[in-house]
Amino acid sequence: MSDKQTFYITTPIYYPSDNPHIGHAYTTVAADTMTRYMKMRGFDTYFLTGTDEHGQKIQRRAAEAGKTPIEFIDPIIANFQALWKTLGIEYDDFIRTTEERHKKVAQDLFQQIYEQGDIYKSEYEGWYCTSCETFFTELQLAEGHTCPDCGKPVETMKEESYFFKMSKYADRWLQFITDNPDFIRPESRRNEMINFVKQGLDDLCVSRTTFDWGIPVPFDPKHVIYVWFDALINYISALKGTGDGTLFDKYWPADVHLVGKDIIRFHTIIWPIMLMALDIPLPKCVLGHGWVLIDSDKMSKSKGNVIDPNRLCEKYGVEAVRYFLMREMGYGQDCNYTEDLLALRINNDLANDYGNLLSRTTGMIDKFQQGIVLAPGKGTEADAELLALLGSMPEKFAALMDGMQWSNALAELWTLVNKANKYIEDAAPWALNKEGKTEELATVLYNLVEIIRLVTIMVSPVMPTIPAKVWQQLGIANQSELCGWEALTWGLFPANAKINRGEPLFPRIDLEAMVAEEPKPAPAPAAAKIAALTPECQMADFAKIDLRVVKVLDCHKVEKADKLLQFRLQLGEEERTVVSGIAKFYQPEELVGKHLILIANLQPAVIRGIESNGMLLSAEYDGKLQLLEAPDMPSGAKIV
RNA sequence: CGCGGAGUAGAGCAGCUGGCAGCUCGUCGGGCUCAUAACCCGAAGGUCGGAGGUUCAAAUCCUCCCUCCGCAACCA
Repeated sequence: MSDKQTFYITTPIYYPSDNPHIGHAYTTVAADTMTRYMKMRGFDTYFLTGTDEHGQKIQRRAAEAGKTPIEFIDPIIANFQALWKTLGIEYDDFIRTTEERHKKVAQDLFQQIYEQGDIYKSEYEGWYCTSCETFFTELQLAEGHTCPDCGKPVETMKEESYFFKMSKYADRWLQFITDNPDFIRPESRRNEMINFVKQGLDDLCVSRTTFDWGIPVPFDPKHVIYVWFDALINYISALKGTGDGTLFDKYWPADVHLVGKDIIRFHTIIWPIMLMALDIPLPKCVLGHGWVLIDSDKMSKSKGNVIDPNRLCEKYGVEAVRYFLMREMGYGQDCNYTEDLLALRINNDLANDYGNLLSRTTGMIDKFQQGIVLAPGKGTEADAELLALLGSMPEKFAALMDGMQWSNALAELWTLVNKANKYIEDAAPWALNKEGKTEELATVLYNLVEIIRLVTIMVSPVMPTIPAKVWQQLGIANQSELCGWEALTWGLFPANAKINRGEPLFPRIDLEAMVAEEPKPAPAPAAAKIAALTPECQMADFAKIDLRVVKVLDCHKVEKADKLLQFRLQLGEEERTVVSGIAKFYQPEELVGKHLILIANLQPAVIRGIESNGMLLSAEYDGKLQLLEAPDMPSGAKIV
């Protein structure tokens, strides 16, 4: 048994309803980089990723494709795994929630919480979006009974369900967050979550009966476990359900759950409370990172701007793609992707600065010293200054990496690369050579080799295949004692080593040629923008709805609500108050006097404390909205 | 006055435990010749969102305001 300190890191388990994109790639590369770094620092690491395979959405997608869920997802999961291989991801385990080892643990834990009374049976009625796997109250729905998040139609559902007593743990959660200020990172997310919980937690509905693609509730098999409840358990089931279960004792609690900002709530509220209920120690940190935006826009299938990482790796190389992702994404922030930005990073940072540093250094050693790295002399003041920076770099770099500030760590490291390039200019080895100052020349070239060696060690977690190429060129291949974290000291490079100058590490990209061949992302098909048709209904159904022309007597914004307008309407002799969520589209004053169409016999609803008697008709398309008018008909006229 | 984050050179960002306003890219001029048309130096370009205040000194601390973003609320 090793007595090394352990480091357990996870990515979310990805939902295989579609193929992996660059956002998945970012999270997974980050986890891989962190794992390699911690391993280099001497930790006993464990890196888990996988797929979350249950839920109504996958069941439905599979049915549409005429396949069973497993037939549907297997090829997609193969694509995930193939991409991780391409990207050089070295995970220790890949868990699928359809595996027996996961199901068993998930069921055991569900049972345990039930037996201690924190899961109870009740009834749930509400509107459900299958796409988002989320229930909404009637009031939460968007116009036309659509999902407020994704805009797709929702379905009504009434279920006998099991509920998890989240509310019971709210105070304990707040105490935990107070005691562990680094649990949720970055801090802005932490504040957000605290704020959310302080407004009160509802019990969570954790079972479904309306479909069966999930893990059965052990004591009531007509229910399946809610997918999120099921999915979060993977972080534990992958350890407990494997081999003799000792992995759990060794690696739990997790050191880092790496997640996108969209699923922070599940990981920082629901998951910790599940663990509290189970009396299992909580993970040490949940890091919510930003999104990879495509040309400053959110990536989505309907926008047709999804980036396939495979294509980028093929075109620019895996190492460059990894470097770009880790360098461009600031701590907790979104980053922007365009092909130009990627190419600029490659040309500037990798080709011009780092790759070219190796190239010019080996070039001079070849030309001035017949390919031999000679022992350094005593050195000048400029040398000392450079070596001071070199000496302080590992500590600075480590501090940033430990804090998972990968972009800043790389930026810091590159100050050394830039300093080295300037050092060459100042020292002018070609002049030293001409003047026959062989000792000074040997010192400069030796220092450069050492800088390259140390930078290469530090950059290896991000670009793991680069070091071997550099060691080959420097003539120290297979000398592992020179290539690890403990070798980050100036002066270890063996004098009189023979170098092997080779091909450029990172070829420059011809930006102009690139522009010419770049295919523009296909625009989304127009048909996709039209909302799905509601199922057929009877004439009798339509006849129940009484539509009338109404005149707007008065209209103003509802206070403390940015979407709401309050109307006073004339319907024949009668006056009505109606609230409508169209403040984003109309100024109140421009509507006064208009003749609009109202659903006049709709059951009243209270919105923001105002009773609304009816609903104004409007048409919606592509983010725009227009009220229907009947300018020449009097108030009270019936629509037939 | 719901909570939080942000507003700094043409673009993207750092600085924000108060002490001459910085980095990368881009633009312009120069240098070098070891190197991947690379590298190095210099210049132009900012009233650090606005207005007050504290201080010998404010991008940095305090107050108010404006704008953008996230979360919440809201969507008959």
